Amino acid sequence: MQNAVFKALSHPARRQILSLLRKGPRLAGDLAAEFDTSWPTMSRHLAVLKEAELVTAERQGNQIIYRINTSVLEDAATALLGLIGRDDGDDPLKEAAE
Amino acid sequence: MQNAVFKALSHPARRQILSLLRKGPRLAGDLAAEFDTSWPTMSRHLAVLKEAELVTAERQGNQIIYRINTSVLEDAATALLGLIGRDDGDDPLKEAAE
DNA sequence: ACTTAATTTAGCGATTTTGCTAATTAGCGG
DNA sequence: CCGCTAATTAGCAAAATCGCTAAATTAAGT
Repeated sequence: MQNAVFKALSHPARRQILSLLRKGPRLAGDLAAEFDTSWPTMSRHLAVLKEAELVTAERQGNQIIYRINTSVLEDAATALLGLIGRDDGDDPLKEAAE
Repeated sequence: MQNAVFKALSHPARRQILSLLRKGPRLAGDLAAEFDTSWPTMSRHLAVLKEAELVTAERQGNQIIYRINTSVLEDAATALLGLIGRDDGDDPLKEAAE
């Protein structure tokens, strides 16, 4: 769901998580260590990101590896760029084409 | 503030407003008419977008014209794309370059 | 000044989000 | 099975968000 993606992106901590994940996969614990927030809080941010499919989680024995899912991020970026392109369909206010 | 932008984008109605505005400027009233929500609700969404500088408002006599601000949108899209590029700085989990 | 149309601000209740601590699950080693 | 570490889930309180109705604002017309 597109909405879940933008909602996930709306929290700075989650964007920062993605920023860290951009450099490569990371263990949940390592991730948590980088932030001031408590572990459970971090865990929930990760859950939100996972729900939005912005990251994937893979259990590896004792620990869990998180990876960024670039394709979803690309889709979001594309959606934003799609909002930019002038369409000139029906425009009740347009005065003149420049 | 970057955060305000992503927060503004996190609500579907606001993204839809931007989508309408993409085709050209629009009066607040016309905008409100396109949605099911009440006028004041729409007005608040517009205020959030304005706060994030995703739109500009210009009073024109009795009414107010809203315009999309593409540069802020571009910055947001760029920020997302920046989250994608692999950086390969320090990566404690990387196994092998493929 | 009075009215009317367009829009925003105030204020409220309902829902969601956030971040915490405490408790629980999951896998590993002895 | 027990204890240990990694991580999540439960449960709670504080804060933010959402959408509404009612009231206020702003500009124009008479």
